[in-house]
Amino acid sequence: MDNWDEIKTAYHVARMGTVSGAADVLGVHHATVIRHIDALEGRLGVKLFQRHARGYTPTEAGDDLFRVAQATDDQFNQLSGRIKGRGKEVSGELVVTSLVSLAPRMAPVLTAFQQAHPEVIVRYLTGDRLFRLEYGEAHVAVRAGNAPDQPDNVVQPFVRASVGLYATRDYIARHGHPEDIASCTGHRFVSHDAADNRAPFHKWLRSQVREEDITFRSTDVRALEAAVLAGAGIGFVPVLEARANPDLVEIMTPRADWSAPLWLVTHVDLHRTNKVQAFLTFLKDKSKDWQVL
Amino acid sequence: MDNWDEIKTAYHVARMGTVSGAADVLGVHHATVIRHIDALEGRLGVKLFQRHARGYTPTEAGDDLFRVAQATDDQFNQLSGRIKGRGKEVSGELVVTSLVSLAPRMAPVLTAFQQAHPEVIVRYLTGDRLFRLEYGEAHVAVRAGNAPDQPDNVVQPFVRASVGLYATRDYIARHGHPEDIASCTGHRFVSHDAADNRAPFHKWLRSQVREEDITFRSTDVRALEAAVLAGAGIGFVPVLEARANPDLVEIMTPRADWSAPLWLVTHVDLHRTNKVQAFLTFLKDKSKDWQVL
DNA sequence: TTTGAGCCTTGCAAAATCGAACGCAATTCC
DNA sequence: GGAATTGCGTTCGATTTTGCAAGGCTCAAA
Repeated sequence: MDNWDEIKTAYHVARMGTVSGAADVLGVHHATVIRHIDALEGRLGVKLFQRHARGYTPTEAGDDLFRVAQATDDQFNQLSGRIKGRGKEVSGELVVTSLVSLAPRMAPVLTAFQQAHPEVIVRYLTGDRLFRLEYGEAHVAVRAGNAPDQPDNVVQPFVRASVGLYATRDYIARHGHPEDIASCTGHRFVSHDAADNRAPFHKWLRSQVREEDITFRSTDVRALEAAVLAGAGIGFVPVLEARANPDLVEIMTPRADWSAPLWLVTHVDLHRTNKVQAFLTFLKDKSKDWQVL
Repeated sequence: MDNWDEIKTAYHVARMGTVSGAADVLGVHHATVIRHIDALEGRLGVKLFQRHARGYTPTEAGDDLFRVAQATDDQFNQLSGRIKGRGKEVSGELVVTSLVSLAPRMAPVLTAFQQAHPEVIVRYLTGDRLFRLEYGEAHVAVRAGNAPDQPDNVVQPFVRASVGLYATRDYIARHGHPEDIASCTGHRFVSHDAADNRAPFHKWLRSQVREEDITFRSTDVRALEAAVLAGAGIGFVPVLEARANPDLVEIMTPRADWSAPLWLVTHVDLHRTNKVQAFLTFLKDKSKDWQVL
């Protein structure tokens, strides 16, 4: 039973009752139809039709095949409708991935998007490892740093992620407010544990501050932020979040080279679908005021 | 969605995860698999798989197709099993047709056959019109007269249907017992209404008896038999039935040329199936003592 | 970083399939 | 009763599909 097209041919013969009728419906020559039937019967070892001058009458086996094939035809038609409609409607899963640090800003947008499109199930993936668009792990990714240049990815610039150097009022009260970065020796800094972290503000800090002044280190951005908020020292916090927190004091004016560009990335296969386009439009609209610098 | 083989190909790609794996399973070349997928996606206008170096990952549409195609594959496999097994087992319908006059003898045989094969549903068709094997109207036909020579029919000789001339004792008491057919003038005869009836005993009677002596006529064999039994006159009754009825008196010794040969006829497409063969064997066995002359 | 294995793509030749035409049988309509 | 219609079956030439093999790619392990 390893030629589905022959089953389809037999189905139409059973439905029409004649080879010619089936050939017309199928858009092929009636010789082709006969060959398909003969091949199928030969392989099954059972006659599917009784041939007579008025056409083909299904045997019991032919009737059985007819019923199964009719159900199959229905299924395939429904499938076709679903698949063709899938590109047009905004439904199903929407898988978005980004850096963990963007979660506070992404989560409200995703929530609003889900409410705007109740058919959509949102999956927001953040984690240490990079979720890959090529493997279908995500539909949309927010990436930082240099523009990704994967060949199958559609990349467009997003906002710049601006960070500033902050400390709590409590910390300032205990250690004073440094005038500039050069006079920071002896201050306590909060920063990422990995020396090879490629974030531009991290590299800048490493170049300006003594190794031993970085007294709180973690590999988790959220832990670092929490540490700054707890008064552990001076550290980088996204400008937007810092401004919302009156307890934080800006140590120095944010530099342009601290900020890293963010990119919206989609897989080329999915980029044109309405679902992805709808989300990209939505996200760009909601993120208008994210741009700080 | 008009190429079921491409759906089957896509199904195996989704199942295996790689084009090569699917190609192996399908017994075709990698390139063929790729071409099928590309054609299917092109026609649907939607990507079914995301291609990457490690294989093909189904998109949502591909997943949907996979589920539908898997169900289809199951259905087809079950169908194949049923169809291939159908030739071997004795089940389903068994449609038999014969002349009405054979019903008294066929009915018990069919009943016994059904009891021997409880899976079988027996349909016994008798009627004025001939049920045609070519159109799949019956599996087995019992035909009388000259050997049928339809090209697609398998014909084998059956018993001879022997009839005799009988009248009731009551009729004999009233009209006397004619010595031979020549001295029957004035007697009352029961026979078929159609002058062109081709039954040999009917033609013989027409050639021996005056038209006006045939006083009871009908187009229905059962009516004629009932008329003879009711004492309407002298008429032909199957020997077997007449012998079972002590009220009937044989008018003259049955002639050999009254009897017509019966034929067992099956369509060539069905003749080899176990069901038909089982019934033919059964019928021949049960009809051993039908042969009278 | 390099190597190796697996996988997809592409151009060309072979094979299988398909389509057109003709022949034949049965039925229907006039 | 005869012509027209409908429909199946077969053969030969053309088209499509398929297989093959080389080339290039990505990923992962060493």
